[in-house]
Amino acid sequence: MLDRFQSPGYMTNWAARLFARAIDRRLKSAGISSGQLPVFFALGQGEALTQKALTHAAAIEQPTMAATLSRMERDGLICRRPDPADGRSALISLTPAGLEKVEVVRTAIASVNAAAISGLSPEEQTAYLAAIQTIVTALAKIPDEP
Amino acid sequence: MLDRFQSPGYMTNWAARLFARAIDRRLKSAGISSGQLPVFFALGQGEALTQKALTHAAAIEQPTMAATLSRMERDGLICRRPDPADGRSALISLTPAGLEKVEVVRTAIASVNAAAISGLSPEEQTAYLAAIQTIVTALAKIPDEP
DNA sequence: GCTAGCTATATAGCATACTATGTTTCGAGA
DNA sequence: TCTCGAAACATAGTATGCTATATAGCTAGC
Repeated sequence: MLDRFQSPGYMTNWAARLFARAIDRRLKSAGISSGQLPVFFALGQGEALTQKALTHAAAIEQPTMAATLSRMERDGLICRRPDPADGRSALISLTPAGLEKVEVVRTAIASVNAAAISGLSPEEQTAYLAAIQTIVTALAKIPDEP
Repeated sequence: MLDRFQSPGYMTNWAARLFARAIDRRLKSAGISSGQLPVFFALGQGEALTQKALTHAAAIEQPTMAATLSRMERDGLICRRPDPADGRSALISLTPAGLEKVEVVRTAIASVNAAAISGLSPEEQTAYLAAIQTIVTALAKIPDEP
């Protein structure tokens, strides 16, 4: 019988949910949620990027990013201006209100990450990051059929 | 500037999405999706459990399990019968059609897990599981505020 | 310079996850 | 026994993620 604690897939999913929950609870009062983090990181220096570039930076699918950006626009965190170089695109950047929250976001991420790995030695922390990078690479490559 | 590849939270979320996507693609033809895996594991030997027990086994919140069970009932994978010991509960078990799929589910999980960790040495695989268990434990303990 | 195909984004529909809250039943103590 | 709080489940609302598909603009080749 398979033990869920020994299943990399199950444990990774569990850890990811706990990470997201910790971030959401910390940033709820700021009106920010976990799915928005990649956008804050990509635009945190005042950059203006297309939706495609943001989608690539977050490693999610395009409709997911479109929905996240819609919510962030609704909440006044980002604004879009037409891309002069391409009529299909808009250049997306944080609003002043969004930029004001970058530090809070960074602090929350650092705090949650630090708490998460606090039980690991420095060597174990490095090994964990290396292992999960290897896993991501492997999973990105496998075909749909066994 | 923070590098997303060095953020345990980001990488864990990414890996979890890739795990789920790999499972969903393999099991789509069987009419099964990743959120149902814990139910299959808990009931795969013909057990009959309450929703509360399933919620605990999957480590998710109660309304999430309720929705998953609704979909599985709709799809003919599980059935509920009144719990003789408690009028508030039902005992949930896999239908014959659900039990028939247990092997397919097990195979898919084993295949995805094996592919995911194929780039790690046996020692690294063990270390990864130990590390992520430590991380889950740490994240389950942290309070909402830093 | 026209068209045919490609690219960027939008939209629809669904699954999985959360919080907050309502409803029903159980159980313990007055 | 009766009530009141707790427990089990249901429901509502929202966010994040996916696939599939539509639409609009760009671009290469003729």
